[in-house]
Amino acid sequence: MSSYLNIKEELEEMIKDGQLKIGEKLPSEYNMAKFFGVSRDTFRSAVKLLEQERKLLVKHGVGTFVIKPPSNIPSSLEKLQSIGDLIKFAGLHEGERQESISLEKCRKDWAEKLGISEGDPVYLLKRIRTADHEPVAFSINILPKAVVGNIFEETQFSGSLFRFLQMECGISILHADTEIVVPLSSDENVQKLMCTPNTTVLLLKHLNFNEKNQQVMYSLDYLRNDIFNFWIRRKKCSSQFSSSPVFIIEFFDCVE
Amino acid sequence: MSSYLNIKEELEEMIKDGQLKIGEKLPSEYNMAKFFGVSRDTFRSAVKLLEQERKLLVKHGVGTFVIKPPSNIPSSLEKLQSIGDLIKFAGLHEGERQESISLEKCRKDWAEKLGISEGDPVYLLKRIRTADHEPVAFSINILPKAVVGNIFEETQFSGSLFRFLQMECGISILHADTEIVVPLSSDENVQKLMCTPNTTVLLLKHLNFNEKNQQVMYSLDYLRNDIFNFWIRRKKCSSQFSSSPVFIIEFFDCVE
DNA sequence: CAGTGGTCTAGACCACCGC
DNA sequence: CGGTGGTCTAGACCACTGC
Repeated sequence: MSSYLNIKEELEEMIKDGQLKIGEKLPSEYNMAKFFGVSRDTFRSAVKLLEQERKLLVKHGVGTFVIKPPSNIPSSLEKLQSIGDLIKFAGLHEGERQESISLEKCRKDWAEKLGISEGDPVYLLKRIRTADHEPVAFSINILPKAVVGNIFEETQFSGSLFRFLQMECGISILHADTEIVVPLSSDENVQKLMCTPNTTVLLLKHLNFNEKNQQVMYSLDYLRNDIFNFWIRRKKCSSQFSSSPVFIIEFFDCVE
Repeated sequence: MSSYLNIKEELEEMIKDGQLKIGEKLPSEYNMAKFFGVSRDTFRSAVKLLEQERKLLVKHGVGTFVIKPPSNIPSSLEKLQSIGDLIKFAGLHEGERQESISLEKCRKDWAEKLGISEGDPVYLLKRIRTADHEPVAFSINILPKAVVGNIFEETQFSGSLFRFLQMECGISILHADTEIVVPLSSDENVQKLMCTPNTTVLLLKHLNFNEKNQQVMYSLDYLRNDIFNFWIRRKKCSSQFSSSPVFIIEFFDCVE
């Protein structure tokens, strides 16, 4: 393991142990590097990581300080993870699922997201997840046949979809753009989850991309908000201005 | 401006111009550095930024490739921004607001979030935002008096709250942990925004932190989902495993 | 002004990949 | 094996901060 990662972990340990206390100023980078027996740059690489995690605060011309680390928020939404993970995180046991797979013609709105044509063949995977014999989530995954081939006819799908796509198709999903929507209670998919009068449902519409930023799957997740909590860590944009006014225009075109 | 930032922008220009095409492999880092007249490390700094923005894909032992840049998603939620910005982004003109400021005793649930005691004095700032003469957002900001002092009695508040806190109190809010909630339609604050039968409302509960990760404000934002769109870019967690505790030897004896 | 972090360099060696 | 990116070094100079 690389030296700067070791140093990062050592620093984290020292903060946890109390060897480095919150609010304390670290010795200068020069001295810290000497202490760890590495170059200043290597030590700085470790600090940079901890700065991004907001465990250290670096002030130019002043010094580097230990700050109270941010609390662990439960299952942050900006981390890409499966519903199965969400269920585990909520402390629930996933029960049996109802699943269906079918080959259908792509609807227009899905096709636009996926960058394919209306009517192109897509696999539709629908699943209802239960926990404690109650439905907690309903999801629809739309996968272009051009992307996954015949895999669903050749191989029995089970388990995690991310894992299945990785193992069987060599597709790794590295990021997704997700729209958060409050569905109307009249939505038929919401009805499937309405268990108590106080049940509320959130809809997440994910457009999933591979490592080359190509669209590989569109998903709709209906999730019970009385079961799951949704968190995001929001950060101030480090004022990176992409000068060009062009983007504002492009932006409104795609809004709707 | 630093050299590596210049090079980053030059690379972006070259991609936009088509000098570098999508899918294309860049010359080696050694040659690129020579081309730009900088050291390899400096060139790499630029590449690292573009890699994080997913405009370049770097493969160890293979090369660096231009990939299709991710689409601009409208106002991503993981970026900390004010409701005023949200309204602007949605292409709306903010109309007049109803505002109220009062000094009250902190409720228990707020106190827990803010790390203060129940009953401690807090300023409550309530605002209804309108656009085209319709209410589009209702927000409550809870600010401990211990944090903001008497500023609300000494100075007339107007405009952006973030800006006001920065200018008048020297408080800069750099990040927030936000819970996304679908409120019950019976919630009185939701009622204030119900304009059409198809109106849906999302509730964002923000706990705002300063640069030292200290809680400085708790906010509730009720936002009409038929007016605003909410997006997140989700990324796969890079699996960082913490391992061997072996090399944690006593550090502090030697440091100074 | 002295001390801190921010940037940059030229060169070295290693780890990984495809042939 | 050769070519690529990943890490590391020792030293240099600059930019910022507080006294």
